[in-house]
Amino acid sequence: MLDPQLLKRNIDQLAEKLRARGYTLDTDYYQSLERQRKSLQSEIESLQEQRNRISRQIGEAKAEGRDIQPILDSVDDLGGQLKDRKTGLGDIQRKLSALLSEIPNVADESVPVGRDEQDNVEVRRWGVPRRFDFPVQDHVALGEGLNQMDYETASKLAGSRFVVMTCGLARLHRALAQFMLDFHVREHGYVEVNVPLLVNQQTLFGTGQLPKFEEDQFRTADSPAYYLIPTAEVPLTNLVADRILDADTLPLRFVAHTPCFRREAGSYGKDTRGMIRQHQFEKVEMVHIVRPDQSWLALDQMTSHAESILQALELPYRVITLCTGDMGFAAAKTFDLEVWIPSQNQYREISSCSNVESFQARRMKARWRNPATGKPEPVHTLNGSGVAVGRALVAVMENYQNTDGSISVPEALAPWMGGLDRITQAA
RNA sequence: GGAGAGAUGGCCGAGCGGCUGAAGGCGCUCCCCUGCUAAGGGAGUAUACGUUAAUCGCGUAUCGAGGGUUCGAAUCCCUCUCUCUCCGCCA
Repeated sequence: MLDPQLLKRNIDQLAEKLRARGYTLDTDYYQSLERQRKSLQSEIESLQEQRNRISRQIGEAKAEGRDIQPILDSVDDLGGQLKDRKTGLGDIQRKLSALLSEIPNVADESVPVGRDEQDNVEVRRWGVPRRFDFPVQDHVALGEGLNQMDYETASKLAGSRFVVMTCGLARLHRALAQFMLDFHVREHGYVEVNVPLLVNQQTLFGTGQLPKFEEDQFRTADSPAYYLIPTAEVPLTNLVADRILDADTLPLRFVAHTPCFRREAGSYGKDTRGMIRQHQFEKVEMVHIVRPDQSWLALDQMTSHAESILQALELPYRVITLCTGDMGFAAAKTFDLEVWIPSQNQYREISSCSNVESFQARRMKARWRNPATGKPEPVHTLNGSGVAVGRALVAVMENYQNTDGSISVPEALAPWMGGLDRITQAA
């Protein structure tokens, strides 16, 4: 949710900025709604003032034992009028909030203007992609060759975009997740959190997945419905919903390892092979809740925290800044980490770190008490993957593959591998 | 799944149709006293919106959510959600 002041004061400038994100703000519609809202609301308030005054008089008259009938007669049809106006106002407000809740965040000044992923800007690279002196296999071939990755059985159990892993690969997958989680807790001071994987509608509204991205979510048939979380960002960020935080409790840094569930509607043809894009995947997620003046610093820190995972795993990657057209709904600025995938001969997204500023905080009423003003103000929230576990597995498998189809285990994972340092068919 | 109890401000907790935005306490802020890692006295201390250049002030709303009764609802009625207790079931 944008700061309402932006809409009230500089709507044309705002519309201009939103256009860079591919969103067209209907300023005439908004302003006409806002005018109607204002006039109805002040009408209602003055009717209520009348009603309150008269009711107070009745109360006093009764207390003094006077006859209240003359006052009652003067009430007229206040109630009816009020009801009528309130119905009208309700309609307007529903339209207004429907409009407001679908407006994306405004991109930060530093975000490159662009249309799609073509216009993203590379910031830096780390590591040098390994040269293979044998034909590389992709993770699907490797996994199936090892007999530890089974897409056929998964599709029988569930459908497309699922996988069954066994033995060493299943263990490697688990080791990756535990390594990341422990690393962020130990090295970066995050608070480990275990969260609900099913959340309610309001929680998804708070982080911005609803109402606009309903079709991307898995939803149960219960009433009210539960939604499967598309990312732990949702429950982690909403930990502070409806709260007024003391200044000295900030910053908060949360990390969680959870499965994530996505319908992947609208990406039917994309990445249909393998583990890159699944309906269910695991991710270690970082969330920062910070004072507004700290959020840009926090974005750099969070990005470096994600990078440190790839560095520890010695996986080559690059950092890019998403352009205005490629950013998510809630983000003011996003750095993507892309890891080298040898079989595709390119870098692929493995983490996305965003400063959301006050956009989510406003939706979920997450505030802090600013000592300078003494007033509650929206906090800033950030989220980032630290990192996607499934894609990390893909990256490790492909980058650490050997000529015989076995996979060496990165040293950093040793503590979680129970002595297994090479995944082979026999494993 | 069955039976019962409850949901009030940063927290605890009264109120159960009318000057109640809400007693009292705790916490916090400021002042005084005291002169020392303590205690006492006084004042203040919700949020949103509107009005305003802004503050003060004024108006409106908010006592889990939504609806209803009434001139008037934190208080009465209905629906829902959540929490707690007991029973059942269960990882």
